[in-house]
Amino acid sequence: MGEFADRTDDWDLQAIIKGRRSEESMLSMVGMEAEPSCGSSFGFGDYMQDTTTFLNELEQLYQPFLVSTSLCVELEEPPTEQPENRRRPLAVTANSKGRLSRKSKNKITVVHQATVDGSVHDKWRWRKYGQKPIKGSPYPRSYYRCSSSVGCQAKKHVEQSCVDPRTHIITYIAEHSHPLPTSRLSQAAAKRRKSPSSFQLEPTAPDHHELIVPDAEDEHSSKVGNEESGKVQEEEEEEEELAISNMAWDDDYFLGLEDSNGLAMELVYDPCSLNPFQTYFS
DNA sequence: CGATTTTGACCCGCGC
DNA sequence: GCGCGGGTCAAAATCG
Repeated sequence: MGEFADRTDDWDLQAIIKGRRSEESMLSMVGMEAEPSCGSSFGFGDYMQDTTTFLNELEQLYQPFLVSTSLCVELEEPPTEQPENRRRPLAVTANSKGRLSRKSKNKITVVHQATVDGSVHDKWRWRKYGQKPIKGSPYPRSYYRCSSSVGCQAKKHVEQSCVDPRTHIITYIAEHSHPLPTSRLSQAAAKRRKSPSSFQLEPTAPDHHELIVPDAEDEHSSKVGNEESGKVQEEEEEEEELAISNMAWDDDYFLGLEDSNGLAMELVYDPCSLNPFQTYFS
């Protein structure tokens, strides 16, 4: 199967937790109005308090999984041998026109939500090949394809959420037909790119632990100046990337989450683009 | 100079 | 059949 599970690089679930919804979007997601016209025993304040508590609990609960979690997966052609009692990944539905695609079959779509501040990254090299304004959304959608390998079918679409402009909806389509580029290559590619000025997403990621785990980042910083440790770290990073790139994309991953925590996933849609942008566990 | 981004044109599926 | 809108192409521009 694919290799997307590793590509999430922590930031997606963290984005769920840390890029918490604005009150309006939270309300819209549960079909509530900002100011209920009639008195309710369970008001907005109660809801927000419950939600905050819930997210805090969720953050703690899923801390161990922040390394590799995906929000949503669509198997356009579901696995043929899937036990009936297995929960399949929730599908990404099409837009309002039911037109998620002209996509060919046997492709995987993975949707992420990511924060703007440097978290819109992954370790693949992407080349932008188009940008289109999307009806109903004030923000354009950017189209990227993998430039790491000729013939690689992997693509991704990046779109800023109109509900929460701090976040981006990233849709991965198809899987890479090659291993993950090494850190040095990625960094070289990243150096070649211009720095983002306006709304420009940087497709190449720094090492994921620098993005996500503050402790790991501190540890990494403390090694600066220690050449030997640096080399060891670099080798470890490359080994880790290789291991990650070899991980199989398997809904057993989600099954594992369910098994260990008894939680299921739920999909929420961006009201502007109708793209799924948030997954909750309930 | 090669890789990448930008951007207008074109293609194609879908709804009416 | 036509128009709309998302997705892709490709030439020009830009960047390091």
